[in-house]
Amino acid sequence: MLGIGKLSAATGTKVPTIRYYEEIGLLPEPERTSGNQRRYAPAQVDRLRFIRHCRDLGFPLADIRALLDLGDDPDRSCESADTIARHQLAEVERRLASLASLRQELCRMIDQCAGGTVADCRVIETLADHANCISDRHGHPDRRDASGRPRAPDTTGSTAA
Amino acid sequence: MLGIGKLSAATGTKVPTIRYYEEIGLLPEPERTSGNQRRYAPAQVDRLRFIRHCRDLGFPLADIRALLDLGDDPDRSCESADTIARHQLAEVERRLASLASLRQELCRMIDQCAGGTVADCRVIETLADHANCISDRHGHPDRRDASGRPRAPDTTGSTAA
DNA sequence: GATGGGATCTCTAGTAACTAGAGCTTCAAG
DNA sequence: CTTGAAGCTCTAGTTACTAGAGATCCCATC
Repeated sequence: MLGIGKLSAATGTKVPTIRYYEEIGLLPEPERTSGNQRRYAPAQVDRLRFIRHCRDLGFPLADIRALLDLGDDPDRSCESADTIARHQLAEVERRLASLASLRQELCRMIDQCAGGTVADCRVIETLADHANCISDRHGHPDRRDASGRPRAPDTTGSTAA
Repeated sequence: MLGIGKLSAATGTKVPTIRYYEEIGLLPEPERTSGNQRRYAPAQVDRLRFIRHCRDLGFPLADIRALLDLGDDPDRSCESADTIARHQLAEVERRLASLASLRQELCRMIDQCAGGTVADCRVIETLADHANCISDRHGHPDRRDASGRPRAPDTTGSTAA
């Protein structure tokens, strides 16, 4: 039986995130101490690790939920799990292709920047004119928002390129 | 002078998105008809195209705002624009590398799925055990949330792999 | 000039997956 | 027994939009 802090440390999940997962029903409500603090059984460590690993792989929580449901019933066919994984793979490949084209365009833009004033800057100019694009639509990497890509530690602090 | 619907059609931007951009100050408040409807000058088409193109390239709105500010002052050095573009490129490359590793792991998982029951399913098992990972952390593609990847049309409808 | 229906208006709320902070209580080490 | 770290709940904010309700407007046709 471990407290939320230990669970957090054991899985690399932030404490508020654990509570959030509980709130949305991904983690079961744990036992509580007489003082109302959460105490987790070791099995919850595995469950949370599973969730985090899936998140690292880019699975949305809805899919993880489906996977967890599957896991609760070991005699079922694993067809669904396979399907989910294949979808995720397709998604990843789509994003890879899209990013590759973005990379090309960004490189081209940067290469052409002579470093003068904004008036002659190729970066600005290129961005201003979609007609110059290599691909006309950049492939629309994904449509699921606010996620879809592996979540991250938030320690970077960068404004993000 | 065109209405919001025409601007929408001319730029491939949804109408509510245009209003949203106005709300957050990316687009200036346009003139209005006596009946309170927005009428846009042709210059706004270009500005909105610029914004959309940047979004397609994965730039967050904050960066686009910076770029637009630069563009408003053509005599300034384009150093900042260059820096922003380089950051964005670095970001894209980081995500590319990360996705490549995800792809590998997903492929491996799927290849090993023999199609039996969940109990023997390699997909479930692999997901359950982070220790089997190829990379231990999958590279943490990015930390800026709820965006950071090119937005998309939302027409896919897929639950997203 | 009337009319009708598509386009627009504002406003609120919802999405995904968290994160941050306030203000208070509990636990455990010394 | 004290004290400070860790935990509690609750609200609100983040990003970039999207959806819907209910009212109004514009313009093309008759």
